[in-house]
Amino acid sequence: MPELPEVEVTRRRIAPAMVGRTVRSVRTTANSYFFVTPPGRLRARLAGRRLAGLTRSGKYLLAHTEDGSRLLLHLGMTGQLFSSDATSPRLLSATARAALEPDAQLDFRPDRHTHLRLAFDDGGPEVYLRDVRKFGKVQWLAPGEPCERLDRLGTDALEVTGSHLFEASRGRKVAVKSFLLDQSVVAGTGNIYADEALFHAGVRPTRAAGRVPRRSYEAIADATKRVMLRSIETGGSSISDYVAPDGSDGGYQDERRVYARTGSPCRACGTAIRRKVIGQRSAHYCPACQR
DNA sequence: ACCGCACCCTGAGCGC
DNA sequence: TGCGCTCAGGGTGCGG
Repeated sequence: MPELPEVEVTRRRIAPAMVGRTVRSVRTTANSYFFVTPPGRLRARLAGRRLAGLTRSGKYLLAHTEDGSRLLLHLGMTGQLFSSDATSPRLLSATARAALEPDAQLDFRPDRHTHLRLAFDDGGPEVYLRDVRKFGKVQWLAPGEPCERLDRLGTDALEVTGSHLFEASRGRKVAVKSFLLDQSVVAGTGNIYADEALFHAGVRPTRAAGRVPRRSYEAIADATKRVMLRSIETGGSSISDYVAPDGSDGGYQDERRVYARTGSPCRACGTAIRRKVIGQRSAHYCPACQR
C-alpha cells in the first residue's frame, strides 16, 4: 500500500520518464469513480501537453504542465505508476504468475487494470498507471483551480513536529493510531508507518490521542520522519502490490518491526507481536515495548 | 467538532 | 474443482 515513502520513491524514479516530455496520446479505461475527471475530458486536456514537473503532497502526486495545469494522481491501495519498460511479477495476477516459467521475465502488457497510458512524442517508453482495486484517483486541475483534497491536507509527514501533533490532539478521544492516519493532521502516514512509528516511540496505538503527553508526540514525530526517510532510502515497502517505476521491489519490508508481524517475536524483547483492530484498520504492536 | 461506520473494488486464501 | 465467504484498506461522506 503506497504511503508517503512509496509515493516519494515513485516520484523520484518516474520523474525522468515524465518531466520534459510531451504527451502524444492518452489511453484510459472506461469511466468509473476512479476518474474524478471523466476519461474523455482527461484525454483531451492531457494530449499535446509538455510536462514541466512532478511534485508530491502527502500521498498525492502532481504532474505539472507548462501552462500551470496539474494532473493529480493518488495510488490508493494497489496503485502502480511505472514505465512500460518495467518487468515485475507484482505487475501480474497470481494466476498469470503461476503460468510463468520459473525464470521467465514476461514483458508487461497493459491489462484491464491499467487505467491510464501515456505515450510521448519522442516515441520512448510509455508511462502506465495500474490499480487493481481502483481506490486511487485521477483528477485534472485547470490553472488556478482549487482542490479540496489538497487543501484538506495537514503538515507533510516529513516535516511533522511534536508540538504540532500535541496541539492538534488536545481534546481528541480517538486512538492515537487513528489520529496519525488522519490526513488533515499529518499528510502521508498510512497503516504501515503509523504502526512502525508508534513502535519506535514506545506508544501503545490504542491510547486516546488527547491523553498522549507532549514528550511522546516528540518521539512519534521523530520516529515518523526517521522511519520514512529510511524507507525512502531503501526504496519503500513492497509488502503486497507496491513496485517501483522500474519494476524493482523496495527493501523496507525487511526492516519493519511490527507491521504484519502478528505472533512473531518482537525484535527488541522477544514478546509476540499483537494485532488489534482500531478504527476498522489492523494495528500491530508489541505489548511489552509499547505502553 | 468529533467519532464510528459503510462504502467503493478486486484478488487471494480458506473451508467445505 | 469450484463455490462462497472473509479479509485487505485510503479516503469520503453520512448519521449520531
